[in-house]
Amino acid sequence: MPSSLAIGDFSRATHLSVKTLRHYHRLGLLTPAEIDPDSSYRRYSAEQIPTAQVIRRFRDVDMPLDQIGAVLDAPDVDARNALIAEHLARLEEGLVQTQEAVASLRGLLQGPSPALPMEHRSEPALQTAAINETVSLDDLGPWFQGALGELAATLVAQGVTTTGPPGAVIADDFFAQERGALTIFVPSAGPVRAVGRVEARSLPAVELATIVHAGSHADVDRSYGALATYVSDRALGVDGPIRERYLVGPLDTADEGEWRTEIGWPIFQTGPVA
Amino acid sequence: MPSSLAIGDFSRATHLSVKTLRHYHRLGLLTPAEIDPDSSYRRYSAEQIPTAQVIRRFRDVDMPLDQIGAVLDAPDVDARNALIAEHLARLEEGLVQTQEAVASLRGLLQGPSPALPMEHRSEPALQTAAINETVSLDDLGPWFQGALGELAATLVAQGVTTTGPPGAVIADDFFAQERGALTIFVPSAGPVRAVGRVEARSLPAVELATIVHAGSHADVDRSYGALATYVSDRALGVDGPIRERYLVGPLDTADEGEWRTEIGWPIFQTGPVA
DNA sequence: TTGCTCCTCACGTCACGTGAGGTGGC
DNA sequence: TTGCTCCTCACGTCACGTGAGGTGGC
Repeated sequence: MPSSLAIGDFSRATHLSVKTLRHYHRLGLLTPAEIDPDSSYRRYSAEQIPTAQVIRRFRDVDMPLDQIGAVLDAPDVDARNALIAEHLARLEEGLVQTQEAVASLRGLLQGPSPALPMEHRSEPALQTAAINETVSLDDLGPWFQGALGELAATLVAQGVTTTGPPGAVIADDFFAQERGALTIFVPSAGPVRAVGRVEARSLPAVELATIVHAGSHADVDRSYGALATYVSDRALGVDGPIRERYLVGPLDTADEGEWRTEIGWPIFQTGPVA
Repeated sequence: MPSSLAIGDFSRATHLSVKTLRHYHRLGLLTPAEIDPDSSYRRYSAEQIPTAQVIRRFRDVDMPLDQIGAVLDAPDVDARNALIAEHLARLEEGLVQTQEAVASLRGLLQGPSPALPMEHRSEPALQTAAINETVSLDDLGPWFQGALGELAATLVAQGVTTTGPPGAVIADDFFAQERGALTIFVPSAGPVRAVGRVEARSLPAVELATIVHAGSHADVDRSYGALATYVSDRALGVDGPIRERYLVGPLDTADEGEWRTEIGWPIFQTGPVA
């Protein structure tokens, strides 16, 4: 006769609340060993305690319940460990982001950002090697690194000379809906052959108001705000995607403090045509 | 004429999604400078950009929206900084807990816990100095530290001799609902005068199955599970609150690895009466 | 004029918690 | 037998996101 515990005792044994245990039962994550057909009373076996502990530990590190289910149902140890390692990596990244956000918060509260020089620039039409995809803000970091790396590698492999720093064209949707079309490009002296995600793409000429953002991209919205204020105060804005150029970026140094990002906001043509 | 931005432009300026901006408007957290009475179109002023940036930074560190509202509405800088410091302290604690949880997870996945010795013990009736309150699991850490400190200080101040390590009586509700009555006590040679939250309290004699948990309380559910399995397998359990005794605890050392916590689960009287 | 931007409203998500109203088990 | 434990069901919370259906502005 296997020993069985009422839900209250199982709650004491596992430090999971009764409400939580019922919730896990509803979802099929932790089904009681037995259920009385008359009273619907749940009965858990003592052998279920370790499973409950594992679930609790994963919840402690904010793993979603469906992923916990996947871990519990993993066909073998390798698959299980892969899922766990993946989540721990995400956690790690979250910690880093929180630390950056705290630093950035201190910066923001310590006073206004130093005035950054605004410029107007006529960006000529560009021949580029580019990767274009629809991306969610959530996936931006890894996607950006991957796309930039793939571009650089492809250009080297094809022996194509670059004629400027890499950049991006960011559809308005990306800001408004946190998901939209992004183009990462590198200006190229000659045409590239399409390989992988890389293809040749020509970008139209635009008039831009620009600002150069110094440091981590976690802070980039401060420069966006300064630029938007400048453009708005002068009623210069026109429709069109934002452009960024990575004057100093992840391809140049791992020290984010060294990064220099030019942000370009489309404006009326105000200067004389060259 | 102050410059104003449509919601889409304000989204680009602040890197907040349009949905999010509408949400903040609904809540009154960030009300557009102007709203067209006909079309209900929102218009933001450039001066609202810094406020939006501050909100974004606080959300990046998971501050709840109502607290962000409180920060923005703080009457003076001191009040504002106090709210911020409070949240950063909570964040810090969350990071520590996550790290503990990761360590604990590794431990759990590395195999079964070493078998811990189970004992049966007749706990005699005790005269104690005690603090009794209803506490939520969320508040447990600080509450526990505070209650233990207050007890120790009161006993010293009154010159009352303690006759054993401190302990706790934990109502079943506390596990089932993550909120319930907790009594923190120290056995005392003589009676204490009620001061602050401290009062004299006598505890009834009980029969207990016990286990000694080594290390941080973050892991204590493993020992609870082992004890529950033991009690359940032998059908020994009776109603009654769990007891804990802090053989080595926060009053003795800050090194959580050194802590020793005895957990006592009420059982039938099985041994001869002394 | 087209199509893009913006609007509201209702409902969904995630991981539970709350509370009403009622019944079973020791 | 009392009162405690357990049950279901519906709704709430938090911070938005999704999607339908429709309108305004350049």
